[in-house]
Amino acid sequence: MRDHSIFAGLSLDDLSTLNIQVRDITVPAGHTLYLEGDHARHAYTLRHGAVKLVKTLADGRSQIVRLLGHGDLLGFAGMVETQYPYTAISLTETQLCQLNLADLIAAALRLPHIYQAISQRWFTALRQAENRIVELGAKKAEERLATFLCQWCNTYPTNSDVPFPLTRQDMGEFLGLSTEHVSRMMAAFKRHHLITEHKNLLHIPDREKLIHHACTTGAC
Amino acid sequence: MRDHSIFAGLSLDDLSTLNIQVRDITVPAGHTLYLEGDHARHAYTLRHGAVKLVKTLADGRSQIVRLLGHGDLLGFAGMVETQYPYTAISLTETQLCQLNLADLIAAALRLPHIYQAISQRWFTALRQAENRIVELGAKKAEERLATFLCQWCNTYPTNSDVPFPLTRQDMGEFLGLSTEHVSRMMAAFKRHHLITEHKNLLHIPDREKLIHHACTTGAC
DNA sequence: CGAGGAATTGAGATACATCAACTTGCGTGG
DNA sequence: CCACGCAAGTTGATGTATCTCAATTCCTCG
Repeated sequence: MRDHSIFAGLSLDDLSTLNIQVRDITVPAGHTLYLEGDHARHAYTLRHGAVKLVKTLADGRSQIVRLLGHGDLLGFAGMVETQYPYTAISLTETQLCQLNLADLIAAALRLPHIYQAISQRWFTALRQAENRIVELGAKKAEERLATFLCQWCNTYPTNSDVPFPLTRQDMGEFLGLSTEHVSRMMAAFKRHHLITEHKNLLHIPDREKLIHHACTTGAC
Repeated sequence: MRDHSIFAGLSLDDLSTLNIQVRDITVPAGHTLYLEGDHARHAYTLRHGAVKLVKTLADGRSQIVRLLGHGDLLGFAGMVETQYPYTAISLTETQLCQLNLADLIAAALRLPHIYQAISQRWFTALRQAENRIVELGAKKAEERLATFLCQWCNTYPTNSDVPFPLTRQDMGEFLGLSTEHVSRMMAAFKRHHLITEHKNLLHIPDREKLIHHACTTGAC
C-alpha cells in the first residue's frame, strides 16, 4: 500500500519521525464516517471497500458528489477548511486508515512531499469532477448510466464479475436520475444482454457494445 | 494585482530571479485561446474580462466546464498534463498575462510557494466543480438558472448592474439546458420583475426573492 | 416463516427538448 | 444614411425523456 499512498517516496526514517496519530479502522456497510458540517478532526485513506460522499439539500434531495474506492483519500479538505463539506457513508464493509488531521498538517509543513501528493490527488479529483459535469450537463440518462457502469468496472483490473454494492437509489443520486428510471434502464440493459447482475456482482460482456447501444437508442 | 496572484508572498528579489517568459496580451471577444488537445505551451492569469472552458463531445454537443473571471488561472493543467483538457474561448475582450509553461514549471521547482498557490486554486476549483455537480444533478432548471445568475452577480462587488456577456446558448451549455428554455425562463424572470437586463447589463433587485421564486414555482 | 427494505413494473403527469417561424438588434457595405 | 443580412433572441406548437405515484414482487436477514 505504501507505494501508492500519499506517503510514497518517503524514507522509513521520515515515516517514523512523522508522529501522526494513526488508527486502522473497519466499519460496516452503511456506516456514517462523518457528517457534512462536522468539525474536521480526521482524514482517511481508504484501504478496502467503497464510500460515497453525499450532499443533502435543505428539502431532502441528495446528490452523491463522489464515489471512493481502494486507495482514495477522504476528509483531506480538513487541511484547508475546518468543516467537512460532505457526508461520508460506507457502501460496504470498509477498512480505512484514520489520520489525525492536526498531526497531518504539522507533518505536511515539515515534509512538502506529503502536501504535493495530496495536491496531486486534488488535481485528479478536479479533472474527474469536471468529467462528471460534462456527463450530467450534456448527456442523456442512458449514456450516463452506461459510461458510469463502464467506469466502475474499469476501476477493477479483472474484466469478469466486479463487486457492485450500489443500490438503484445510490445510482440515481449519483447520476441525477430517479431510482425508478435507473431500475428500468438496468432492466433494459439486461434484456439486451449488455450487462448481467447477480448478488451485487456486475458483469459487462462488451463495453463498446454497451456504450454504443446507449448512444444510438438515446439521441446521438 | 500581485497580492492576489500566484506570485503573492514572493519578494521582489524572488520575482526578478524567476526568469519566466511573460507577455501581456489582449484578445477580442470570441477569441480561441487554445483548443482541447493542443499541446500545452502557455498558462494564463486572467486580468480583465471573461473566458469559458468548453468540452465538445464527438457528436457536437458541448458543455461549458468552467467560467473564468478576474484573477482566475487557466492552462495550468499543463503543469501536470501535456495537453489542454478543454478549449478556452473569451466571452469579452480580455486581458491576460501569458506565462511560458516550461519556465513556470522550472520556477515552481525552485520556489514551492508558487506550487502551493496553484494547488490552493485547484482545491477551490474542485469545490466549485462539486457544487456544480450538485446543481446539475439535483436541481431543476429554474433553480439552476436562478442560483447561477446570483452567483454571477456575487463575483462583482457592486450590487447594481453587472456586466453579463453570456449568450443564451452559453447559459444553456453551462446549465445543461436548451437555449430556448433558458430564453423562456429569463423572460419569465423579467415578467415577474426578478431581474432586468439592458445591453449586456444584468441587475437582480432582490436575490432572495429570485431564489425563492425559482424554488417554489419549481418543485421544492 | 415473517418483515422490511430494495427492486420492479405500470400508468399518468410534467419538465424540458426539438423544430420551426418570426422578431430584434446591429454591423456592413452600397 | 438606408438597406441589407446575419446572428442572437423570442415565441409557439408539439414531442419525448424523465419523474412521480402507486401497486406488486423480490431478497435478505433475523
